[in-house]
Amino acid sequence: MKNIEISVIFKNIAKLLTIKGEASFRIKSYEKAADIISDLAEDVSELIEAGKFQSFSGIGKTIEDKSKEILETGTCQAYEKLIAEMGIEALDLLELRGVGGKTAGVLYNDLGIKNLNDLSYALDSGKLQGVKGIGKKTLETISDSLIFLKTYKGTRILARCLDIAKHLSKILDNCDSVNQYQFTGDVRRLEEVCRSIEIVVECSDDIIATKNALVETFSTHQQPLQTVINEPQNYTAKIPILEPIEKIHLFVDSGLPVTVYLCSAVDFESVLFLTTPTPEHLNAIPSVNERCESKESLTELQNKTEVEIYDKLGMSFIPPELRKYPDSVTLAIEDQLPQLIEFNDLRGDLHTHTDWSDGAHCMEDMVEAAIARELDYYAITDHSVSSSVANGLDQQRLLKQIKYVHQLNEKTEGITLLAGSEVDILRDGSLDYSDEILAQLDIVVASVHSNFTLSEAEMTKRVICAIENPYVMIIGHLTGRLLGRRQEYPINVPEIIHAAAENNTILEINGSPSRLDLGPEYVRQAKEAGVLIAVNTDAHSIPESERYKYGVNVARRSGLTKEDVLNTYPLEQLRQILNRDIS
DNA sequence: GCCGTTTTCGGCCCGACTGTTTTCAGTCG
Repeated sequence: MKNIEISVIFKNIAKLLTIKGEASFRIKSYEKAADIISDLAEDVSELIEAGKFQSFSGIGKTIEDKSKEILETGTCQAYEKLIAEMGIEALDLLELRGVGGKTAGVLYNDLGIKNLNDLSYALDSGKLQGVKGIGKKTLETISDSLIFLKTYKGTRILARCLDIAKHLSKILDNCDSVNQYQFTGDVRRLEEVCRSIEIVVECSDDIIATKNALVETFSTHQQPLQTVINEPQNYTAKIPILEPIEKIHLFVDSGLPVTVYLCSAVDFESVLFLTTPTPEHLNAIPSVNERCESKESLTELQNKTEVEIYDKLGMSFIPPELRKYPDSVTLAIEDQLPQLIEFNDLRGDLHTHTDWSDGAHCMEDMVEAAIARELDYYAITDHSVSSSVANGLDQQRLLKQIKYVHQLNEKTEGITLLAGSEVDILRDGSLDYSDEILAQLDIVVASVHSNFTLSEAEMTKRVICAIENPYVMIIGHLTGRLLGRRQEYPINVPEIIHAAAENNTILEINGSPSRLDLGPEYVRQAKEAGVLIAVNTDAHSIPESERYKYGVNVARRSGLTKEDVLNTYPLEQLRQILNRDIS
């Protein structure tokens, strides 16, 4: 049980209590505890054991007791009772744009709307018209948001899927007749949002016996992750050729579908080969295409590794991340696939926060984590004054911080610290700081944090105005999306990419697993336009320094090489690239 | 629910801004 899972339970308790209309301070306490726990650098279990957990202000006896219970049983009774009473789906109401605690309470308590289906029905039947506090515009917002949430219903962000994958791995590791296994499909392609988890399992002898053993384990295992065996009536495999392969279907994590393919050693890698790509990609492989449409066995692929399969098909090996679109097939046939960027190609992080603004840890601790990552350079980019919620720095504090960064840099061995800022792009496209101040910064990341409801034309003009500011080096999380929760705001990305190319402005891949903004579709366009990309963590705490992995995943899925990414360059070269003519 | 004690319970409340609604709920990191 990891901190993040305990944190989620407390967050959900807070949400359910909010909808119920419980006392606000009790709710706040759960929210605060959830925030503290998710930012901890140490495991809750270790802190409890050492008697240090309650030394954090906001963690009391009740939270410690419940945390212990969660660590032991995977959940706590108070939470289970709330779920039994209100239904876990009530939580979805709070995910809607335009719906906060009060409105969710009105929907749930006064109108009997318990989940998104009820809400959908209420919207269609006009039940929400004339409800006090919900006007025409709010109804529109809720309605749009409902459509968006339904599109993502049943999906999970990659970070969550990788956690689930770890749980499932423990179960498979303990099954004697499993020789080896590998995650495939969406998870192997490292999709930002996964629709399902798929696993290929190589069985040691009797496939049916292994299947029965695994079904038994999935039904009775003691892991904190609940699994429910599902036997679909009319299941058809994504591609007919996989029909004869034995499968187990189950649900995890309250509704995420899992498919386990069970095969013998001779078929292991060919099943992996067939299940990793999207159907669109697989269909583009000429010699495989026809056979996948039939149920005949693909015997010529048996007993081969994936590399050998690609070789036999007359093409170079395609990394799993590139098996989404068909175009990589052509490149592989021509032996023209890009040499994808690797994790350790990154030499620095150009977007990070500290407790000077809304980060959880002090600058020294964040820098220490960067040194542990063996980075060559590290930019401190706390929020600017307009992000008052995030304790953004006014000009005076920024000047003080610049000095502090320089001093810390003097004292610190093995890494170069860069003084920076994540500057708000204001409504009219201007920035929070004067040019005089911006000129003193090594790194200027400019981001939109407010006024998300402008028209596409206004928003595009706003960001282009920032791009044209000669002091702006990087545009942070360009589209403002939160995966599965908030749509991108309206903005013309191709126009932005064009402006970035004209002004030598860098676009960011933000490594926050709930953002991963820009996504591969846009990054590919940016690369084509010759725009450099920065892969940043936007870390607000030490654990979040690990987010670079997600950022690199997106870069790889976008077909980026080391040369396409700004922060793979040595510091001197980075300075040259950023040191544009400023008159 | 947590904290800090006047040690048995009262006070706690991100906050500036937007925008819909008509006084306040929702939003942002």
